[in-house]
Amino acid sequence: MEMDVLLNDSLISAMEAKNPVNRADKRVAKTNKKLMTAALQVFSEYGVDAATIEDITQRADLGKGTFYRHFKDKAEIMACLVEEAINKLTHNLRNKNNIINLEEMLEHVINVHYKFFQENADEFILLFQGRLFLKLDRQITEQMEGPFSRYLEEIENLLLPYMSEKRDILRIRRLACAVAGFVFGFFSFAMIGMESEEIETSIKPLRQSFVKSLSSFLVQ
Amino acid sequence: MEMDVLLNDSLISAMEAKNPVNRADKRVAKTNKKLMTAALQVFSEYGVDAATIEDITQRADLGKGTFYRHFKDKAEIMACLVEEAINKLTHNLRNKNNIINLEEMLEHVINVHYKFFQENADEFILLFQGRLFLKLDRQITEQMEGPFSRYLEEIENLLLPYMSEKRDILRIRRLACAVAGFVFGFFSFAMIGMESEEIETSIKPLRQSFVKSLSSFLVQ
DNA sequence: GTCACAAATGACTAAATAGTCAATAATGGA
DNA sequence: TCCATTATTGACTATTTAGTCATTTGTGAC
Repeated sequence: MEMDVLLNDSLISAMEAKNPVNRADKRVAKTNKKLMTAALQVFSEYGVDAATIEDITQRADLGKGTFYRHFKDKAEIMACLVEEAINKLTHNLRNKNNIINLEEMLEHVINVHYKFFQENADEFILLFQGRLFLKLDRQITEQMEGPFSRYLEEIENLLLPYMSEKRDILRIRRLACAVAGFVFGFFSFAMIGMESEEIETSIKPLRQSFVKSLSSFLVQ
Repeated sequence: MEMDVLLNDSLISAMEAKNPVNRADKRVAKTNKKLMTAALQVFSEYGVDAATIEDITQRADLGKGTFYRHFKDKAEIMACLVEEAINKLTHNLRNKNNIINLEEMLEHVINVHYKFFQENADEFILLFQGRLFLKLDRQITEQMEGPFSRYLEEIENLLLPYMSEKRDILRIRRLACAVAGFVFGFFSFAMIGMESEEIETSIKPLRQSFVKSLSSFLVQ
């Protein structure tokens, strides 16, 4: 007999155990999804700090109390959203084929980021805010560092097979930082300086030269 | 006879007119400086949204009412801080010599950013937050767009003399976005993935290859 | 030293927001 | 259909924070 456990937790348990979902479970899952979707929008529009719980529940067309049945507080739903976004990204990163060398892999990595953020601007803004949160708010460091570390490791693992014999982990980490930094930074600034079509045309040659310089840096 | 004008405004007027500063003026300037310094720290530590006016005045060891004598609200002091940081950056960008070609200018631009943010981590975080603010909060768009547009134009003007005969403004803007994005993004992600010494050693070769690819992209 | 004026103060009010909980609605087994 | 269980609700209280203003403090002209 469990009492007062967050619905979000039991939802995850149900998923993991692959329990057959009845109508009640579906209702919980639907409410959970509504809150997540609303929170993503609201965080992206107002900023995580500025957004209130009522902003989220009103956007989700739910009562305020419902939020607290699913999530402990704002930081928890933020952590869930970051987790989800990172999972999508890493899933796309793994979905690759016909990659024969480092340059192609680098292009793949950059392309995945480009397409993902092109189609999911909210997630882009969310992750960027999350990155900063890491430095800003020590309280949620533990919750945030996990997904982001996994993210960097994912990139590292993709690049490792194409490296020279002596596998310098430090060098790969630098590369992962540079790739992620390039994509995030480029998009961030492109948003103020460029129109949407311009980004499309300018990312291609820039990506190519960036890939070339990175791979040459890697081979020494 | 002026009444109820913000001290910050009259302070600027005094500066512009090069009025001789008496002890009273010095007190006002000192208080203003204390507030700015405190706000920069607090914004960087807690984030702009999360920081309260009392966080700032307590850090500055001043009464709460004093803040409102100097600034209208949080957005105004934020705008002042962004203005100041951008001014420092553009000043450093202009302070150059013996630059003979595009590659050297690109290295100069990246180096200036690197050194500035190395020594002013608070400003780095502030500007990054400011960049996001632009997308997040439509209300202060006017206040923010000014300094950031000036910043991009500054980079453009530095690069223009070294471009090929047909001066494609669109191409330079892309370049400016890429440079700024690279530096901001690289630093942002380096902060999670690397130790401080690692950044020092890794920025050099990466900067070189980045410069090479950018200049080749520019020449076509 | 006295006085007029401006700056600084922090207790105060008003407003916004977090978080609670008794009441209500939906679900599924008997 | 009825009932036990659990999710949802939104009015409510507690807390936090913005912004005000009468009072105190510092400054400089006389």
